[in-house]
Amino acid sequence: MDWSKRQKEIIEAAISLIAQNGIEGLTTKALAAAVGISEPALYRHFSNKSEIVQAVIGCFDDDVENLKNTQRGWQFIKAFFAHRIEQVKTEPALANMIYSEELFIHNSDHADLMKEMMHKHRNMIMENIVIASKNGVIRNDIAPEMIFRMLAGSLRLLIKQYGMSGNAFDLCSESTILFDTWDLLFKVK
Amino acid sequence: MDWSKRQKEIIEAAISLIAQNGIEGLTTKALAAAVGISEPALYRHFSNKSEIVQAVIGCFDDDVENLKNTQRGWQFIKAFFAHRIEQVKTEPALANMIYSEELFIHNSDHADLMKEMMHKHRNMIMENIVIASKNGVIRNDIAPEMIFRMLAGSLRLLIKQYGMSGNAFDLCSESTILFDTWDLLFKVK
Amino acid sequence: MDWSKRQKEIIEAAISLIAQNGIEGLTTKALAAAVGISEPALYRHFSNKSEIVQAVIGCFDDDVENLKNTQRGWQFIKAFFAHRIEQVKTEPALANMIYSEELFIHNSDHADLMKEMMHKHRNMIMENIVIASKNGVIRNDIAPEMIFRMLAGSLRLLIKQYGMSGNAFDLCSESTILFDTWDLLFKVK
Amino acid sequence: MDWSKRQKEIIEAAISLIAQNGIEGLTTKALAAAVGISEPALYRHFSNKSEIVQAVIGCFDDDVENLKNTQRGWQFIKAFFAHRIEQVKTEPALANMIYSEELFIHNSDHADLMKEMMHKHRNMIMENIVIASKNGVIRNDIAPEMIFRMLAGSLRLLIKQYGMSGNAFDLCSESTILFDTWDLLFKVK
DNA sequence: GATGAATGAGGGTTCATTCAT
DNA sequence: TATGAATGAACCCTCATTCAT
Repeated sequence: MDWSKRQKEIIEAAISLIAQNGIEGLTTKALAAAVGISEPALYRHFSNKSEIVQAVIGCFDDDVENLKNTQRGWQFIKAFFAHRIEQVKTEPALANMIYSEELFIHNSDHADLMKEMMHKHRNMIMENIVIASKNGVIRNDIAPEMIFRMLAGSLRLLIKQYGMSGNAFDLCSESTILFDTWDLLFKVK
Repeated sequence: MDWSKRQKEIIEAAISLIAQNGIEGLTTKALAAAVGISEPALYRHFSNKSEIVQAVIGCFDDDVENLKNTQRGWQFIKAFFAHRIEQVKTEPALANMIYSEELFIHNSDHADLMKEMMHKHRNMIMENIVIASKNGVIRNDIAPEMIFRMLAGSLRLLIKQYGMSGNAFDLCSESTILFDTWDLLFKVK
Repeated sequence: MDWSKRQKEIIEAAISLIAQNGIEGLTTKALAAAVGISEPALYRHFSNKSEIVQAVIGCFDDDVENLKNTQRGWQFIKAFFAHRIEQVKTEPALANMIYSEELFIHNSDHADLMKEMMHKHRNMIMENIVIASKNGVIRNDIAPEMIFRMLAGSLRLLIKQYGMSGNAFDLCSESTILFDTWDLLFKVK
Repeated sequence: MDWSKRQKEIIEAAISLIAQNGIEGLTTKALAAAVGISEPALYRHFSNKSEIVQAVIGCFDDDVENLKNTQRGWQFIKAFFAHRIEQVKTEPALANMIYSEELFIHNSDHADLMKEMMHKHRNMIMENIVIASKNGVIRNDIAPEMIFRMLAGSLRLLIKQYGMSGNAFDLCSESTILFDTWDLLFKVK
């Protein structure tokens, strides 16, 4: 999606508000105030609030296509998750929502978009787990689905801890250790 | 906490509503309708909505003390997580909120309660990881924190998938496989 | 329909507001102020504004059933229109809306109700024109549809003039003269 | 009034919008969209919305002066109403507003204009009823005011029925029959 | 001429909560 | 114990209009 400058401002402000106060904190009033414009002005740039939320959700998908085209197997997996860490470091507010499907899932306008994206990402990772397994890079005595849950689950929890701690620890070093742990557990020596 | 019959009804209805419609779906109107009483009647049983939400959060802590007193080490860990699975199977609505801290964390009345409980549970598990490690039951070449993230993270994701899929798969068998995977990865042969 | 006391108050206030300021004048704010309650209080008595408007429309149908059961032919027709005059005299605000289908017809929620009622009344009158014609009470050399248009049209215009003049003339005597004119034109001597 | 090409476009679009959606449907947004220009552009051609509405009202007066100069008595009356039928046939949207004073009467900017025009037309017709009566063309045992109500009322109702039916019948033939009925009822043989 | 961006005022509606009964 | 009625605050959104470009 190509967003105008104002639209980007609005999306960023929306992410901030959701991160700070949850989806309930994303009111048009608060959003307008955060951007520094009036409420009606928001409607020049998005036709309704739902569109704004969907733009926010769309952010989680940024740049994933690039990764897909440049990496395969175990490397892709590490790169994919490293990209998540990168996103959170760049925009710490994301830590509080990037894996918080509940925030969006109860609105049918957003649920499908969210689920679709989750499935897409899961499939991308699963495919590359199978590739890495077939190539002998990682062990093949564990079902790909389970490996997926161990990898994605641990990264999700790390990011959630980072968010809930108020970004109180060094996400970079912790993620490096986590990735090393993955190598230790899954890579064939 | 000892809740009256009506209070229990209200708490259960609240869990149902949150599970179905998110925290935004928990309105006094909807709650009163779900219980089959009038809105003001809710205030006979709880002094405000916040108290109801806190009672809901308290549910996640049920029975944990029992476990603590009867199991240690790797066994405790398996039992702890097996209990979570049991809870979700008994009350599937929980799957949509048990690991959804975002739903509550943005309200300062609830955040502390939620964080306190998360820390308590994390500490219990970490202690037992250390014990299992020292006893030679599980490998000791991985930091306990990382093991915690792998275990808790993968279980969280499993339960979230179960909730988001609309309880579409057999949680029991999937969790059994997950636990076996944990054994395979962490237990010393 | 059985309306509560408050509901009746609201309906009357709504009629007043529409009569004075048109359908655009019927805002929840103005209505609440007119009744002397807050805006949300309106929603205890009607589930939305549309329901209020429909209740207003329903007023035009009041007592028509009674007439139907007690009169036939030319007598029914005179009684029907006399009843209209009576309604307007009792509630002069009605003069500004009773024949103002445009006020309601553009909202699909109301249009069907309005059209249905118009058809019902038209059919009742047409039936009785046919009866009066067959009984030899009124002339039979004019199509009933045309007689209907002359009668209903002239009465409508009289009431509209009464409303637009600010109730400036004696509706009673004017309507008596109109009815006499009808007798003169249509009755068989 | 002499309107520019763009102004005429705007007036026509306004009539269309009012006919379709009532006076509430005439918003600057909808109007601009219908004309295919931006909202601010409207203000190049009219200084505000009220001016547009007044231009619309002015349309109902078109060509009446011509009639006045070429016809007298019963002929004028028939010609006047035939002209109304002609207008509606040419621009069916008019059927939904030409006799819908309520749409405009509640705005003091427009009410006077509307009332003035109604009186002017009423006086023109009344004068010619008197003429026709004095000339012995129509009966003189009915007050001119009443004849006016019968004539204008029935024509108004015919046009309203035409509009409300969605232009579902042949207005031409129905109006011919109505005019014949008038002859039958009022003309001296 | 025309427009993109903006706005104060106001629209209908829902919220958690209170109070008299 | 329970409820019908009420409310201030806030919700999302649209209105006619302005102004710099």
